[in-house]
Amino acid sequence: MQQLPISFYDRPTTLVAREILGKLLVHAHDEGMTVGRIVETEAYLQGDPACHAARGMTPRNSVMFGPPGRAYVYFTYGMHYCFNVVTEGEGIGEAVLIRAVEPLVGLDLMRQRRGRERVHELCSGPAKLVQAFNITKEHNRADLTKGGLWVAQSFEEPQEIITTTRIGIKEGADLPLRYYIKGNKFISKK
DNA sequence: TAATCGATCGTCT
DNA sequence: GACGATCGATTAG
Repeated sequence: MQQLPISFYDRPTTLVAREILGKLLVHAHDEGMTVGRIVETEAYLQGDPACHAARGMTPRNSVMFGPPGRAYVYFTYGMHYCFNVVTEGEGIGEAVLIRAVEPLVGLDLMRQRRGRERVHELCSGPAKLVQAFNITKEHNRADLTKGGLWVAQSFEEPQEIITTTRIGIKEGADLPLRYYIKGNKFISKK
């Protein structure tokens, strides 16, 4: 389970959002390892009103303008965190939100952290998977090619990818920037 | 199954 | 001072 290189992330955001589907999200932690297959993503682009970076750089979104292959972890709704991977070259301000993961390794650890038993309730949403994987604000700006949190190649590529509109946003809601693996049972919402 | 709503606080205007 | 790239419980149909 080797880390994908920076060159994987340093490409157009919509391409990364699609190609990261099927790959493995890995977190090596003192409590144990958690692994999941990425099954749902969303792209957030330059000039996209729903993108946190759309109105210029601020202390919160500055990671998005930095080098690709870093984690962008933000806090929202007063209680939840979400995890993105930064894409493109520096200064662009784009990222891919990881929205859902199919749990593969460390299920009991995920259950413990989530306080839920059912596998389908462990990682079927951006804030849920962050909790299940114990991703915290300390991971913001983390290099996904170096630390304990990374994305790895998988042996099985997704056979078909569905493209549709994003979830939970008001502006830019009509843009087809959400991607998921067709038929997968672990996505956040049909 | 779908729609509604409360929780809760960092960030930006 | 307003508002979320959400979740889960509750209510309605």
